[in-house]
Amino acid sequence: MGRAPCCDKANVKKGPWSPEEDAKLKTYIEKNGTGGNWIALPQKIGLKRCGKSCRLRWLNYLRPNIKHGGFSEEEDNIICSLYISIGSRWSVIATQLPGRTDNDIKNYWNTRLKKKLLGKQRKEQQARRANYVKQEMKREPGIFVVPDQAVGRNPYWAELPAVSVHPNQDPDIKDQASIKKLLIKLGGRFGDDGQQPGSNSINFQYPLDISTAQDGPYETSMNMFASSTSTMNSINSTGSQLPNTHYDVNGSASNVLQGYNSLLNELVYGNPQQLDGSGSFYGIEDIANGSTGTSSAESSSWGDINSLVYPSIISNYGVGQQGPLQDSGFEELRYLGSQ
DNA sequence: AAGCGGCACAACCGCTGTGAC
DNA sequence: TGTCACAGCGGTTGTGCCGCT
Repeated sequence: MGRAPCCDKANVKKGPWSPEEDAKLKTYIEKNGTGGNWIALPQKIGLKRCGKSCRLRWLNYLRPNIKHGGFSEEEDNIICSLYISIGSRWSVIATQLPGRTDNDIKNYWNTRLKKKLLGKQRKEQQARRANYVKQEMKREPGIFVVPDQAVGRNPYWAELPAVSVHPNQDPDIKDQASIKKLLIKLGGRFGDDGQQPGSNSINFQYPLDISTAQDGPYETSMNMFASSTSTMNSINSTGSQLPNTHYDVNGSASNVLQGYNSLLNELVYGNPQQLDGSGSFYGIEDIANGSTGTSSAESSSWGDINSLVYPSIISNYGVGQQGPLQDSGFEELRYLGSQ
């Protein structure tokens, strides 16, 4: 037997709220509060609405100090950074934007921000592609073959302001401090206190590059990338699940992975759907592995994220610097990859 | 002026988490 | 420990507006 419905569907009104309904709800809550029971509230005040609907209306619209529209550049940056760091946890993101609701942010992301980033990314693909070819031709004249995907699909997130991919790079987002605080707070979830020995899960600590902070054992972004890809590998070794699924290897890590992967899907591939492991990464993988062979079944899904991450990170480090492959996270990646 | 498509936003739906019993 | 009820969350859908043809 399923759960009883929260309200009598036949006797509740749906659709847009009238000013009268708004006034009733607002007046009552301002006077009496919600009473901790949204289900009973509409009956108390004579509204033919579902309790959930009342709650949503209050939280998203009637509640005091709600801002609508007019997102600033700074807010854009915060949303992008947090989305990349923690995924589509809109309620968490909303806590960092006073006056904004999760619903608002979600809508804003889906309708504008995502497209804004996509537009910018496409422009930059062209420039990056040309530059990449030039550099590679200079390095190894005559033998370099450019896979389209590897060059043209360099992920945009590498350039988002708050998500520094270089450990020493100064984040230039104004609200970095508050994001840091939030993520430290979330660290209780990101930190894997209950991790079982021998588990494949990765100790996923603080997603943003906040390695300069004094009060915690922060991982660098490099480690973050490595950790996420490692986790992917470990997941991949046991199944063919795709991103946006809750892997219970390390619940918090899956949230982060979700952020990366959905963004990678959407920004890098222009594909808001889940990854189709077959073919999508062909070429990227090759350039990262130094291989020209065809993709094997086992390397066609999760493992390929590695390849995706490498080029852009490396490009951010620049030639001649100590590359990310020296990083312990990547050592771990190699280890897991060899399992 | 009408039809159409795209966009933005509000609201709904269904699932999960959590606390009480 | 299992069940139930509710709150909360994120994904999706519905709807009205606006610009273009």
